[in-house]
Amino acid sequence: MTPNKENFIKAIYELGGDHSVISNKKLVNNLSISAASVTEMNARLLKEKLISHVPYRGVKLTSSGIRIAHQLKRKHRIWEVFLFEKLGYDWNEVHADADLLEHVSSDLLIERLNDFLDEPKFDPHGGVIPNKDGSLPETSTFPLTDVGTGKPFKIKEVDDDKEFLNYLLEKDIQLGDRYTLTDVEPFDGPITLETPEGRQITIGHKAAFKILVDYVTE
Amino acid sequence: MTPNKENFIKAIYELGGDHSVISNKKLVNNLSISAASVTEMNARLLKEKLISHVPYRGVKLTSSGIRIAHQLKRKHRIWEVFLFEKLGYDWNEVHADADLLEHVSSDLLIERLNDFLDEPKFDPHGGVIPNKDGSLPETSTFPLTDVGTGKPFKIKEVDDDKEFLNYLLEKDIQLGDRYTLTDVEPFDGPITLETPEGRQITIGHKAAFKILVDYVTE
DNA sequence: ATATATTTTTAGGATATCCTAAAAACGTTC
DNA sequence: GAACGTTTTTAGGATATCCTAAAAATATAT
Ligand SMILES: [Mn+2]
Ligand SMILES: [Mn+2]
Ligand SMILES: [Mn+2]
Ligand SMILES: [Mn+2]
Repeated sequence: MTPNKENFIKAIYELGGDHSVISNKKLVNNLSISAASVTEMNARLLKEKLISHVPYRGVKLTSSGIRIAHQLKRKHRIWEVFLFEKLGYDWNEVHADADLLEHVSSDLLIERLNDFLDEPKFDPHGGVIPNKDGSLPETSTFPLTDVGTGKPFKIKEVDDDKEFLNYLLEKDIQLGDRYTLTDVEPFDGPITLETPEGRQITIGHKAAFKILVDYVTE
Repeated sequence: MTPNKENFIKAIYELGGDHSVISNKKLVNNLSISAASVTEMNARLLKEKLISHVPYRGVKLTSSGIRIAHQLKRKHRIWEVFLFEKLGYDWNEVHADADLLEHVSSDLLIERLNDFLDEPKFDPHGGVIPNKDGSLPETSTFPLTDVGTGKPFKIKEVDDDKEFLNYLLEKDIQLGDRYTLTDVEPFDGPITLETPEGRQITIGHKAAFKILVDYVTE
């Protein structure tokens, strides 16, 4: 396994390759490499049985592939917690360094780090940290676009993208914030939230889809 | 710069390449790669002006090369402090992980880590941590083989080699220990130390050379 | 259904890193 | 200083990763 292959598997996973077939095109855009390089890497991962491949259609992770993706995500997210909590990184700064550290982290290192951080369950964006064995803890979040009007909900996880995180900072939307939905415009139109104090925030459909929430259960 | 090149420069440095010409043979042994690969890497580093090269003689670091070696050592040693102090690694466990982490450490990461660790001056083996600008703090240590009989001295630094560290553990020799020299056999023979409590320890000349000390000044 | 546009694959190269085996240079020993 | 042993370099390959350009397959639109 090389950093390259690991990043490729992670990209497939993040595009939904654990449950559906991902086109080369999507990987080309996501990884910013040539189409030829994607075809080539596909062949390599196929030989190692980490993906299945339907020619001219795309690739899907095998169970081994999914396990590797989860283990890599575990490393990535534990590092993010460390950078955020111990080294004082900002929300939107942690990703880049974690993306490098994840590939040079021995099992010993990750488990010691996990202990040192008191076994965190979520990364700084609310992403759940996979278990040591490569399984995923249960979560009950859903996209903000699926919220019903009236019921109060909490922000549980947001997309780990630097620009998007900056946008949320502008809008003053934070993990754990509590809102109710007051308006949804049709045809994937803007969504308006209201804080308990009555402040209103309007965001687009695409942005809302990058925010995962859960209903408040009291 | 790649991890490979960085390790090569570090190897040259550790063999004394900051002040003398290092033969290919030494690098072959140290890095466990073929002689052909050393010749090849020499050519690459020469082109980047990180080393000077005397054909059939060997290589020496330029000032740029030395600066890179020091900055890498800084990263390596700061990571070692972290692994040792915060993650509970043993003395002889820190090196392997630090050797990987050093190549994926942004300046931001290292400086934040340095702050988090309260700006340590030495790594867990007593190695001095180079300054941010690539310069070396002054130290006044010398090999145990050069100690005079009678004068008390302290263990300041030991060779960062797993087997050697295990040997020191067996002999119960630790950083900061205070001894006096009671016997030195001629022809690079064994050296005998005595603790303040009168316990005697005898070690060979080669091992003694891997231990740096300084006289106690009270 | 055919033309057009898009996507994927193949073909042919480039670079970094590694290797083994042979040739050349150097050092040592009598 | 010739012979032998050691070290370095050169020659020729291998693999991983990347690329561009052309060819093949698939999807879309009329
Ligand atoms: Mn991230
Ligand atoms: Mn990565
Ligand atoms: Mn070390
Ligand atoms: Mn290293």
